[in-house]
Amino acid sequence: MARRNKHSLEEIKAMILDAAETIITDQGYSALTVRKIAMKIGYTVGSIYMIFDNMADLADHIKIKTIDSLSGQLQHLSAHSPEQAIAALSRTYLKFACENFNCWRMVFAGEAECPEWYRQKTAPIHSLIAAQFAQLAPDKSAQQHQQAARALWSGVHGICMLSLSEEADAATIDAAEKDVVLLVECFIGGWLINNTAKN
Amino acid sequence: MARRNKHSLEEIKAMILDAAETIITDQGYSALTVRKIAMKIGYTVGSIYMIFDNMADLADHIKIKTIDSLSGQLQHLSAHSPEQAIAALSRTYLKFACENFNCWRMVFAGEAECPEWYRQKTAPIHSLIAAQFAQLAPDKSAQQHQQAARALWSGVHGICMLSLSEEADAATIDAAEKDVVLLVECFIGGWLINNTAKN
DNA sequence: ACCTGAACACCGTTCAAGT
DNA sequence: ACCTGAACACCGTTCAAGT
Repeated sequence: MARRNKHSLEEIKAMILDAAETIITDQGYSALTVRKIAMKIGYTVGSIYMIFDNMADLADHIKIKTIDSLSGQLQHLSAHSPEQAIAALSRTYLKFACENFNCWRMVFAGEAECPEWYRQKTAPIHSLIAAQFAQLAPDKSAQQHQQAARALWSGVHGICMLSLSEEADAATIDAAEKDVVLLVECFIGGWLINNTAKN
Repeated sequence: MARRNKHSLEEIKAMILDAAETIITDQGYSALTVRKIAMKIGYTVGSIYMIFDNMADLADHIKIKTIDSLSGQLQHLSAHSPEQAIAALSRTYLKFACENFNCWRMVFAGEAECPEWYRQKTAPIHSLIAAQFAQLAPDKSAQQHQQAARALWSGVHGICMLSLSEEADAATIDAAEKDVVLLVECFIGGWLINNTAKN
């Protein structure tokens, strides 16, 4: 048997990633197995290893796709003020986390030390926030802008993670959004009057 | 074979939990297996199922132990002001996360909807923070105190999670602590002057 | 060159059988 | 009553063999 050649390797790669995304979305990332993917795309397990080194490699590709999609949604926001821009970015992050819950969670799951691509993919997002802090307080140093962005963005992430892990009903999401807005508003308000923070 | 009776069920339970904690601390929670535990305590796999329903049940017991230990550390802090109290609580949380990294991470790992005991165990911690916000602004409503506590504590959690996942060296921990302090200080500062936040 | 499918070493869980 | 260890159904990964 073997040698079917019905699809190019590129096509099979796309089929694998699509099937994997569907499984993750429907059943969670811990339900993702090579055999399920193989079944779904009509190939055998071995064929997945033509394309990906192993499951971790496959998972990384899904994660990258997820972050790219998130980045895309964050890039094209417009606002009338830095405050509103940061609020819009944060709300969009929460919205993305809701709508792509299992894929989004998967990015932060696992114990492996986050690899090089992770920093490369998340750096532009952090820059987006930092740029708004720079507009808010041009006199502060670039390091202060970056620290504020990192602290607040991590905070927003924490709210999304803890809130959405509890339940996924509308009330939970609504409460999460209010928490995000509160954190953002208060942090910015406090940051602008805070001169004691060193480096 | 069988029937050794060298240890009581209570003793075996403690041995299992100890062995599991060691494995998690040393190799991470995803390296935890029944067979490794059995090997470590000198029993066979089947005996673990005398004590625990399954691995998820065993994992829950580890998580509960971890949260209890964390709660204990947070209870006995003293400070001269609510601001300092919240800062101390946050710093202690980060410290605990560092020192018990793998066990702490395990509490938030997995896709299962967090069960009833989770809320029961974390509620006192949230109350601790909310009580400080009540002291900060007695005129605001209890709901506002709780929301502030939830938003800020989730934020602190997010910084701990994202920072410590990157690397575990001293520089990373130091940066994380600065981020935590910045988030706490700015949030409290902004929260005290913020009157626009509804419910 | 592409793909199979059997094999290997794991995993969690069960349960008849031994003392 | 306590505990074993073999069995079962999974898992990721490899690779000789087929076309």
